[in-house]
Amino acid sequence: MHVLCVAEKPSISKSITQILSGGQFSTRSTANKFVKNYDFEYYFTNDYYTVTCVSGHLTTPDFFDTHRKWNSCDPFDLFEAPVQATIPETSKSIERNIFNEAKNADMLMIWTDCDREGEHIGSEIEKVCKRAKRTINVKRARFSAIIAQQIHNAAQHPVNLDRAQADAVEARTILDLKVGAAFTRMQTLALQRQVKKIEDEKNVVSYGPCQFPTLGFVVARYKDVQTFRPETFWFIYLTLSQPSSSPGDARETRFTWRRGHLFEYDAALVIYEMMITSGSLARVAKVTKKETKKWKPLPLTTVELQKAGSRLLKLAPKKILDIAEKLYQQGYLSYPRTETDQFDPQFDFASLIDKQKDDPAWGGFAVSLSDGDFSRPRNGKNNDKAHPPIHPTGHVSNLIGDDKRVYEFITRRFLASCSKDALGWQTTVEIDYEGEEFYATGLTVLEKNYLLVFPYDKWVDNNIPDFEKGEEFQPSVCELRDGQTTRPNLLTEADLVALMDKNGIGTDATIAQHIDTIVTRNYVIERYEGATKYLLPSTLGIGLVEGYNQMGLEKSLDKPILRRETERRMVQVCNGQKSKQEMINQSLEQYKEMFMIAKGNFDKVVTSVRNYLERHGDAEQGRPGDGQGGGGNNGEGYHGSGTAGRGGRAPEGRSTDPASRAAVPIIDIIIPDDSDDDSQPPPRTSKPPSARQPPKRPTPPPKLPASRNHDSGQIHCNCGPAVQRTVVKESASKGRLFWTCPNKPGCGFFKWDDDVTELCNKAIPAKRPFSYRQEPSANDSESCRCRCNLTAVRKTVQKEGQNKGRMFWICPNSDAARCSFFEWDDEPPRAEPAHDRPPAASGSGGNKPGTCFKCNEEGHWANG
DNA sequence: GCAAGGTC
Repeated sequence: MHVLCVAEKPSISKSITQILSGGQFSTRSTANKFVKNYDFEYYFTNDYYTVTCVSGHLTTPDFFDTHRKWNSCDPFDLFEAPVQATIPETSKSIERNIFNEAKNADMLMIWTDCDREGEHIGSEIEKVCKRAKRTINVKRARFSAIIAQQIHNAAQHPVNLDRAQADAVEARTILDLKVGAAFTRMQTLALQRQVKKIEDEKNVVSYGPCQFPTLGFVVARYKDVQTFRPETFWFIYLTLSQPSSSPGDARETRFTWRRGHLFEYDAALVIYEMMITSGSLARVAKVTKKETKKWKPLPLTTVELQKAGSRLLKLAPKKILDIAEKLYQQGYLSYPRTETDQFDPQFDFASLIDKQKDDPAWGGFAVSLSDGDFSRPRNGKNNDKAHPPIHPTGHVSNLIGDDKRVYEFITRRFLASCSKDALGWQTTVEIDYEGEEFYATGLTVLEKNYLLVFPYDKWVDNNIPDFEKGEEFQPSVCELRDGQTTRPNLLTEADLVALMDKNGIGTDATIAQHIDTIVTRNYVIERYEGATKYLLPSTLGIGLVEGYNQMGLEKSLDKPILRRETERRMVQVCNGQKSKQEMINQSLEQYKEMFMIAKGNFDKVVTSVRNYLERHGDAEQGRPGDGQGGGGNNGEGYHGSGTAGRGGRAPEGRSTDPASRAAVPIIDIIIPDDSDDDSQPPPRTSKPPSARQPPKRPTPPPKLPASRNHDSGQIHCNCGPAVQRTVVKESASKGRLFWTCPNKPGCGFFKWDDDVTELCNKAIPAKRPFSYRQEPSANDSESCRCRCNLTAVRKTVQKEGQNKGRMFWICPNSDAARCSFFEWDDEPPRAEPAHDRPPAASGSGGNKPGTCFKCNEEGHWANG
């Protein structure tokens, strides 16, 4: 029998050929320079194999000529316009190749990635091959890693294509095209007609279900920055100065107040006065000394490369990916699009480390790893079963510029991940002063280990003197000091990548593209403050988002919820709960309704955009010298250490935008400005008040709703009101505020302050409380449904363990009748892999309970 | 002149 195998990409076709052929194969080139056809005899079945590939999707949906031209129809007609899958010119050679190969084959075996898109690509391949040979037998090989045992198993036990998954993707592609085209044409044509600065027909004002929420994140943060009003807080500053070894020098230990700081002056003053009037001494309550570690970095995924690279190398995520792609093509890096942060057990570290031995900068470190310092990289939680984490595959020394920096980062990260965690010695001294707790933490770095090769991480000594339990002393300084909350930062690209990732906007391969899109569309401007790049919405970007928000649409176009509903409907199609056509119809109805409202109220967008473009249009030119653009918080954040108050005021002069896009008139920007902030209390003195003298109380700021008190309520733990504290430990979170239980031992409550703020602002969902699911409602056709097609119920993990307190959705039936449906509340809904799905799952939705369909690494769920 | 998703 002649079997034609078609993989999703060239690298996979080559790998499976090497495994199945045992290295004995012949190669034919094709009209596409990346695609090769490999021929061999498969020893185990005595079949003749040809292995080739496509390069991702073969087709892209498009309108017919009747609707393709912008002025050919009313944009609304696009929702009902017929759409056909077309093969773009660039894919024609690939199509011809599999068409010709299929003519001679008895069986088509599809080897695409095992995900929804892979299933859809499989169906595209099937169509071409069936045109070539109607009777060809179509099968699908299922594999999750390129390792010999799995590949042989897949070849010998092929299954059928999963039509439901392919249908879900097809529905999504059609919807994306229709919705994107309809909204883009409508808003572009209307704005070109009515706003002078946009009248040039080259100005496309695009709408896309991913790009708009991406813009929404940038605008929401900008608004947070703009509406921020600082609040004054009070804290007790306590130090002890001791003679040091060098004469005339004093060694100062700063103790942090366990309460962090208080926003009520009276309360702080009462506590402070009690302390200073008692005349008693501070007593050392506890000294803890323990070994501590700074963990080496995880193996590198695409999203992590973009986040870390943008933060550390100050390069745009798209640029980083482009460079990594180029270095991959040149053979210096592994495949740069991967979700995997764990190396295979058989991964050959030694030879890769060897290749770095001659590098003048990190060669010595590579040698030391080979000489015994090697330690297997940590395992992350992600594995796309297709590609290893990003790592250098060869050494190169002649790179320059950004290419060099990206290669260096990836290589150092790889070597660091193969090294040992850094080791330190941490001392914590807790003192009691009139019933108030203070503490100081010291760190001595014992072994730098991975830090030697990874300068991007900082971990430095912070020595404090020796203290003994029970020791008493008179503090050198004990003052009531004030500080002010500082405004949040504008988004960095790294923040945005993380937000998109968390909200399921785009995929690892497309996130960077979406960010690039909103920049090239002039919705967002990249703005540097120092070396850090912040994302600032343009007047056009804000105008659009605000205009749409004024329409009172139930589901705003600039929020992730619509995309999430599309995602949920796709899952329902995959589960057989919905047909492709039902999904398309439901989504189209929803978008058509929104379109009519948007069109009917478009004057709001026009007015808003016009206002921003014309009223603020010259803002930057009109107000030079305000360098507040980045909104850079200098890292002191809320700590209020008594030095200059608001963080991040850049040196005088305008920040320059190296992206020369700033020349385009419609992208003027409004710089977050606090000059008209009349509610702000007087600036606090830069000099601390003298010791033991309470500062003169500044004018209290007006009460602002939901600013600090988070929805006018205190944050509560299980025991009552929680307290706010600051991370003092040397770590990535140093200086960050959090809320915790005030009792010792308490209930263990913990929440980051910025998560709480985000949750309250509803602009950026926080990690855990954020739900991807809809609560059941009267009209709950979109609610989370289990496999019995019942509305799922949300429960909370009670069992002790890392998931305790986490919420999940399951079938509402009682134990015996409960089906195997399970989804985490804080993770996007996902289609169940076909191989794990019980046969009854397809069809009308009926499903016998008791089949465990999901391998769950946490082991939290096993039904039946 | 529209989208988002693959991949080179």
